[in-house]
Amino acid sequence: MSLQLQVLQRAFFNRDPRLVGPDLLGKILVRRQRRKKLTARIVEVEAYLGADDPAAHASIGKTARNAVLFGPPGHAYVYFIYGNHYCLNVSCFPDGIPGGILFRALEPINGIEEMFALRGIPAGSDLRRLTSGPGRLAAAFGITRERDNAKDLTNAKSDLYIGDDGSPPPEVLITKRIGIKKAVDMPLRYIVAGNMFVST
DNA sequence: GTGAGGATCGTCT
DNA sequence: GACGATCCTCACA
Repeated sequence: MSLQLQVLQRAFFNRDPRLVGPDLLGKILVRRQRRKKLTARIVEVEAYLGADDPAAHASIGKTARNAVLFGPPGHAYVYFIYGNHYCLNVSCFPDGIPGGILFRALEPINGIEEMFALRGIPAGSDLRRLTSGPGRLAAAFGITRERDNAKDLTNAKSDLYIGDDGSPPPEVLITKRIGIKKAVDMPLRYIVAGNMFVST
């Protein structure tokens, strides 16, 4: 059994996102949703930097929207996009230096029925579409800006945090990022090799 | 299976 | 007033 989760500490995120990204693969995202516990393994992420990364929200400087990216590491940056979807990031780098990791895909472990309900799709639908994609996984975990933005993800007492179940580090592939118009060639996407829940 | 187009709104110019 | 770190549906092949 792999139930003993070690919560990732702030030092884990107090680094360059290009180092945090690959290390996050295989870790577990945990959500306490009422009495249920939703868990899923992280299988795809992207790194976003600061002024030298035109695709990053932080590249335009600090605003009310992206302030979390400039704050201390290990906090949730949740933004609303295309009038429809929330996306979850975790801040990296020391306080004052902008950067973060976008969660792009998860492999569901526990609370799958609850995730289908939160997505508003019938239980038993294609599992691969439950949490593969930043908007999808945010919906499956009930993540909103109002509820979760700026939340500390290194606190095990929180209703949203990231843990390590001690499983061996997966084989990591690095590719270009997806769905962006600027800096499209920067190799900052990290995926678990061969995992079927990685987004396309 | 692949590609085009619409939904929808907070954020910044 | 334009656009976006997306997703879904519907043609068409």
